[in-house]
Amino acid sequence: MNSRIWLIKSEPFKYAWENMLADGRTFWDGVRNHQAKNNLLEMRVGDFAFFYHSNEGMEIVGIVQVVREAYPDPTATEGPWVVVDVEPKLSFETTVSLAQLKADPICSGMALVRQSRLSVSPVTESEFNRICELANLNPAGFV
DNA sequence: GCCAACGTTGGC
DNA sequence: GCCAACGTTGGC
Repeated sequence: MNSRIWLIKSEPFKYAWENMLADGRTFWDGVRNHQAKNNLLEMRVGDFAFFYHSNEGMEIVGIVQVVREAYPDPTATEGPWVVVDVEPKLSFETTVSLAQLKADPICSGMALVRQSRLSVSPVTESEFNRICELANLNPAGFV
C-alpha cells in the first residue's frame, strides 16, 4: 500500500456525506488550524481519507480519495491556508462510531480520539485495516 | 447546556 | 517571552 491514509471531519449540517456524494468532487475548505493545514500539505493524489461526521452522528461514514494536492484556499482572504480536492470513493454500509473506536484497543490511540479538535488527522496502516474490519470492508477491494 | 482541550490575542 | 483572558471545537 503506497497511499497514506487520513481522516477528515465535517459537521453534517454544514457539509454531510450526502453533499459529498451529490457533488462528486469538492475542495476541502475552511481549515484554519496549522496542524490540520500541515496534514493537508502532506496529502498526495491517490491518498485515501475517512470521512467523519462530527458533532452529529460522530461516526465514519465513507472514504474519499485525494484528486488534487494542496493549493491556496479560495475562501481564505489572507493567511497560508490551503485546500485539497477530494472525490467520494465508497460509502460505508456499516458505519464506524467514535464509541467503537474509543473502545477498540487499536483505534483508541487514534489522533481523532486523542485530539478531538483536529479536523484533518493522519491514520496509521493498522488503524486503517482495523477500521475496514469494523466496517466489514475488504481493503484489497479498493486500495 | 456544560465543560475540557487547545489555539490565539494582548498586556506586561 | 510569559501568561491570563478569551474564543472555538466538539464530546458528553
